Amino acid sequence: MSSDLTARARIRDAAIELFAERGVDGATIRDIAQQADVSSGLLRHHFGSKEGLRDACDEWALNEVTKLSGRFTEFNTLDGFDTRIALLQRYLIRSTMDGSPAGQAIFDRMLEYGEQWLASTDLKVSDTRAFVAVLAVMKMSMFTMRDLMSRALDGDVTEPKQWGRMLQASLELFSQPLITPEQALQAQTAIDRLTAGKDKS
Amino acid sequence: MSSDLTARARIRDAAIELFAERGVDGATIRDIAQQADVSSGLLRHHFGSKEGLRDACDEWALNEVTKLSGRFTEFNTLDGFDTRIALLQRYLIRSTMDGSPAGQAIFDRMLEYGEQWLASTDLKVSDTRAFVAVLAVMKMSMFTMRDLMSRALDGDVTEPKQWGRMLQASLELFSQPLITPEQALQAQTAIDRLTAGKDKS
DNA sequence: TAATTTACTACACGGTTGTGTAGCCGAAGT
DNA sequence: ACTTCGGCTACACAACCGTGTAGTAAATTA
Repeated sequence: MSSDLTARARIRDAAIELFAERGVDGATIRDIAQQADVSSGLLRHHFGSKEGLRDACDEWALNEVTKLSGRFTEFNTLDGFDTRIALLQRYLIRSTMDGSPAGQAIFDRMLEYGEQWLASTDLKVSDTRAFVAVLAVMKMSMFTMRDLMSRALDGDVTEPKQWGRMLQASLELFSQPLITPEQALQAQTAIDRLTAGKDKS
Repeated sequence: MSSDLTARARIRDAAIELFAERGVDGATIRDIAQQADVSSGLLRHHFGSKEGLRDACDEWALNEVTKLSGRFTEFNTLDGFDTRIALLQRYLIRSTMDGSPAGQAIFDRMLEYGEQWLASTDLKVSDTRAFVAVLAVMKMSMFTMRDLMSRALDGDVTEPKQWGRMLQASLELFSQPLITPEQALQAQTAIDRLTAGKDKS
C-alpha cells in the first residue's frame, strides 16, 4: 500500500498496526519486520530493542495526535472519519490499557479536558475527579470494546454506518437521564451503605 | 490461603486469578502450577491443555455467575462487595475482551438484560440494539479500565472507598443529562453529516 | 579514490513456552 | 498378595521469543 516510505517509517507503521491489533506482547518483532518488508535485524538497528520501538511509536502517535489536537478527545468532532485517525485511536487506546506512558499521557489529557468541560457546565457533581474519570473511561469504552460492539451491532464498527449508530446511541444516552430520581435515591442509599460498611478483608 | 481444596480446584482458582490479572496469553502454565502448588504436569493431566484449562475456567465462572444471577449485571446490587465476586468479574471481563465464548455469553446476557430494562422505561431511543450495547460496554468500562481508574482516583478501586466514588460518579452521570438540547442538536447534525457522507475507502 | 559511516541481512544464542513421555506412589478392587 | 488405576512428578523436546554478532552493499566524506 504505502511502500514509498523510508524503511524506518514502514517499520513504525507496521508496528503501530500490529501493536494496536494484538497488543505489544502479542506482536512479535519478526511479524512486524515481515509486514514492513524488512529483516528483523533492521528493526533492531533502527530502534535498538522492542521497547525502543514501542517508545518511538508512542512518541510518534502522541505527536501525531497533538497535531490534530481537539479532534481526538472531543465528542462532536469525530465526523472526520479517517482510517489513519482510527488506527491512531486504536493504537493509543491499546497503549493506554497496556499502561504505557503515552497512554497515560493521553488519559491525563482527557481528564484535564474533561475537567475544563465540566467547569463550563452547570452540572451537579459531588466528586469532580471521579466524575470526569468515569466519563473518560466510558467514552473510551466504545473503542476498547470494538470487537464486542461489532458483534453486537452485527457489523464492523469501523465502517461509518455502524460507527454512526454508536455515536447516535451515545448521544441519546448522554442527552437524557437514564434513571429516575426515585431509582437514583434508592441507588444512593445502597452506595452509602457500602461506603459506610467496614471492609471485610 | 485455601489449600484444603482439591488440587484440581486449586489449579482452577489459580488459573482464574492469573488469567484475570495477566490475560490468557500472559499467564504461563508453569506460573499457574506454581501458584496452585502443583507440578505443571498435573495441570496437563487434569485439563489436557492450556485451552482445556481455559474452557474449564470459563465454564466454571459462567456457572458460578449464573448462581448469583442478577448480582452481576444489575447496577444497584453491587453493594455486596465480595472479593470472590470481584475476582469473577475481573476474570469474565478479561475473557470478554479476549473474545472467549464465555465472555461473549456474558455480554449477550447483559444485552438481553439491558433490552428488558429498556422496555420497562419510557426512554426515547432510536436504535435499541445500539443503545443497549453502548450502555453495556460503558458499564463494563469501569472494570476494564481498572488500572487507569485507580491511577486517576489515586487509590485502588478494588477498595470499597474508591469503589464507592466510582459508583457515586456513575450514578450522578446517569441521573442527569450531560449535554443540553442545543448541544445535542448540534451533535445530531454532525452525526447525520457523517452517516450521509460517502466513505472514502 | 580511499576511508568511514550508515542501511541492511543472515544467522546463531539463551531463555521461555506449551506439550509430550516415562515413571513413582498410594488407594481401591479382586 | 497382586493388579490396576488415577493423582502426581521429573524431565526432555520442539518451537518461538528477544537479542546479539558478523558481515555485505551502498552512501557519505575526505
